[in-house]
Amino acid sequence: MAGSTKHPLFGFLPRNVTAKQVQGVVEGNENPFTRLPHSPQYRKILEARKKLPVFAQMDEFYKMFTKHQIIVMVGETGSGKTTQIPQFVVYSDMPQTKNKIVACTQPRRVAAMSVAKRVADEMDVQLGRQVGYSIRFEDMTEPGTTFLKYMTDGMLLREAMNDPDLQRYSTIILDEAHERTLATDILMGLLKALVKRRKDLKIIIMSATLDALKFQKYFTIDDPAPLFKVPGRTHPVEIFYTQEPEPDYVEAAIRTVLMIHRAEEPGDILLFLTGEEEIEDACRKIKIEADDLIAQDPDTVGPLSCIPLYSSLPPQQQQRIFDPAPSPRVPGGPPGRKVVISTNIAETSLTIDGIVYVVDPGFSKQKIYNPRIRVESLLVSPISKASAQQRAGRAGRTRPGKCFRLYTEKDFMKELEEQTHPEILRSNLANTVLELVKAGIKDLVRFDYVDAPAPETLMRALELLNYLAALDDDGNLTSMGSMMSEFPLDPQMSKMLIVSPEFHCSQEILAIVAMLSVPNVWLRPNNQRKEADAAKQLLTVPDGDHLTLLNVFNEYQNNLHDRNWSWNNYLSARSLSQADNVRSQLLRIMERLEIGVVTKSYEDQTRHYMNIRKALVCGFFMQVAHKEGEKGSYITIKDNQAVSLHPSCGLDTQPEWVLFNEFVLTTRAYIRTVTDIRAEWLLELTANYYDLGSFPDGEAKLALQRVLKKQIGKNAKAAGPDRDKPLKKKPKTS
DNA sequence: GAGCACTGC
Repeated sequence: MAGSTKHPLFGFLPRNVTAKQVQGVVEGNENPFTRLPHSPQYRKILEARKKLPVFAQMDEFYKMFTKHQIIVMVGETGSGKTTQIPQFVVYSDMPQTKNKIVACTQPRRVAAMSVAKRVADEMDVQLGRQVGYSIRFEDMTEPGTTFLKYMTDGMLLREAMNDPDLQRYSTIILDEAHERTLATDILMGLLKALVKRRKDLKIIIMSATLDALKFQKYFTIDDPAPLFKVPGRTHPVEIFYTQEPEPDYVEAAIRTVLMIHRAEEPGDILLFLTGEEEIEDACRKIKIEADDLIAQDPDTVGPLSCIPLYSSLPPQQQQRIFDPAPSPRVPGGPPGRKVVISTNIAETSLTIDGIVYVVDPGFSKQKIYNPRIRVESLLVSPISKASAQQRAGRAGRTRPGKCFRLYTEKDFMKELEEQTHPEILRSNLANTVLELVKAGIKDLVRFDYVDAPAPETLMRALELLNYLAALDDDGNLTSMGSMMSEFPLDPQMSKMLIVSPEFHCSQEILAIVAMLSVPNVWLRPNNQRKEADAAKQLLTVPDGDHLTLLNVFNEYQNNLHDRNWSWNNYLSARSLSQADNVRSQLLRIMERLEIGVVTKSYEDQTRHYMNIRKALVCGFFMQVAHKEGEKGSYITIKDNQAVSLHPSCGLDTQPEWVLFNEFVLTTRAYIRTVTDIRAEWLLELTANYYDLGSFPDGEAKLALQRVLKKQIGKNAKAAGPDRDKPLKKKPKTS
C-alpha cells in the first residue's frame, strides 16, 4: 500500500546504515536523489560496479565508517575506491538532507573532472547537479543541490583559508594522499586539528599501500586510525635488473628498447627519461638504430614507432600516444611496435593502455629548494622505491608485463629511498605560510605536519612575508597580508598587484603577473631558432623582460582576430590564452577586494614604464642583483651569489641594478626575466629591506651609500624632494 | 649563448 509512495531512503539512519539497506536502494527502481526511475544505462553500469573489488566490502566499510571518525584506506589501482567510496559515504551521511557536502579531493584537475563525470553517470544524475566538481576556473556545482563534490586539493585548501571549520562538509575524503602534494599535506594537518573541534566531521585518507602505516600513526586521536584495505585488480609484472650498474643510462635504455623489439613478444614499450631534450635525443637515436636493424633483418624485425611525451608538448602531439602500433610492412610480416618515451608525466598523470614493457633507468628530475639562497631548482636524481614500483605497474594494466630496471637489485634495495620526499620538504613555503596564517594557524613551527619542513625554510618564508608587510613583527597577519592571501599567487606578485594603483599601472601589472604565472610563452623549434629569435627581437622592450612580457600580452590582445598571430610570432597560443584566463581571475579578485584598477594612459611611455618598474620593485626587492666587474657578472644583494644574465634576456645594456624573477641553476647560475631598476627606488620604496645599517658589506652597499649621499646633498640644495620628476632617460647603446 | 620534471590555487 505505502510501498509506491515511500521514499527509497525511508528508514535510513544517518551514519548508521547497513550494506543491506544500501544494496536494496541501489538495486531498486527509483533513484533516491531524483525520485525518477533508474535508466537502462544505470543498470548496465551497476553490473560493472558490482564487479569492483571494493563493492564486495560494502558491509565491512559501513561497520568501520559508522564507528570511527577517521579512516585510512589503501587500495591498489583498479580497486574502484575513488568512484565507489564517496558514493558509499553519501548513503551514510545523507548530506542532501542537511545541506551538507561530501568532498573528495584529487591532486589533478583532469582527475577531478573525469571522476565526477563517471560518478554522475553511475548515480544516474546530471553532472553539475547532485554530483559536481570544482577546479580553478571552473565550478561545476549547483549550490543547494550538489552534495557530492570532487575537487582539487588546492581548491579545498583555499576554502579552508576562509572557513577553517569547513562547515559545508560532512565528510572529507583525501584521495591519492600517497602523492604527498603540498596541498594534501597541509590539509592533513588542518583536518587533524579540525576533527577535535568538529566531532560531526568524518575524514577518509585514501592512499596506495606503502604509506598507510605512517598515515595511521599520524591520525592517532586515542588510537591509531583504523585501516581499510581494498585489493587491486592488476596483472603481474615480472621485474628484471641489470647485473652491473650502467654508466650511461640513456645509452643503456636505447639498447634495452631495441633488445625488447628484437626478442620479445608483441606489446608496446614505455621508457622513462628525465626531460624534453633527453627524450627527443633518444627518439632520434632509436629511430636510426631500429631502421638499421630492419635493414639487416627485414624478415624478423617489424616497424617501430617512437613517440615522445612531456607536458610542454602541444595536446595534439600528446594524443599520439594513443595511436595504435604500426602495421607490418607486408601482410603477414613481423608485427610493428610502439615505444613511448616519457617524463614522469606517464607515472601518474597519464595512463597509456596496451603497455606491456616498461624500461626504467631509475632517474627523474626533481624540484629541490635551498632555503639558504632561497632558490628552487631542478635536479636529475634517483627515484624512490615507491616510484619504481609505480613505473613497473604501468606494464600490467592490460595483461601480464615485464619491467626492465637499468640498475642492480642491490642498488634498488640499498640505495633507493622508500618514498619520494614529499613536496613540502622540497618547496619554497612563502605562499603556504601565508595560507596557514590566514587559516588561523598561529605557531607555524609547532604545527603538526605529517613531515615538518626545515625550520630555515619556515624562517625564510616568515622573513619574506614580514618584509612584504603581510605579517607584522610578531607574525600576525596584517590587512595587507589578508588581501595578499586572496590571490592564488606568490606573495611578491600579489603585493605588486595591490600596490599597482599607487603607480597608475594596475592593468599592466595584471598582465605581467598573468604572464609570469603561465608556462614559457616563447617557442623555439629546433630547426627555426634564428627565425624564432628574430621574431622575439621585434617584441622586445629594451628596458626589461617584464615590459617585454607586457608588450607580448598587449599585442596578443590586439591581434586576437588573427588566428595565426601566435604561431607566426613563435609564441605559445596555449600559454597566452592561459595568461588571459589568469588575468581575468586576478582582475575579479581585485574588484572583489575593491582595489581600484587604475591606469593613467595619458602619461608618456618612459614615465609609464618607470612606474611599472617601480611597482615591480615593491614586490621583488629581494630579488635584485648588482653589477660587479665588467663582463656582465652580477652579484645578488645580501646573499652574494655570483650570477649572469640568462641568454634569453632582452636588455640592450648591462644596467648597474637589475631585478629578476627567477634564479636558475644549470651549467651556471643565471637570473632570468630581468628588468633594469634604479638604486633610488630601492632606497625609497623598500627602505625597510635596504636599511644600510644592517646591510652586508660589499660593493652593493657602497653603491647604495653613494646614492644616499647624493640624495641628501640634492635635497639639501633644493627646497623640497623632486623624486616624482621622471629621471633622465639613459642613452641607448645598440 | 641556453632550457621547462610534474601538479595546483
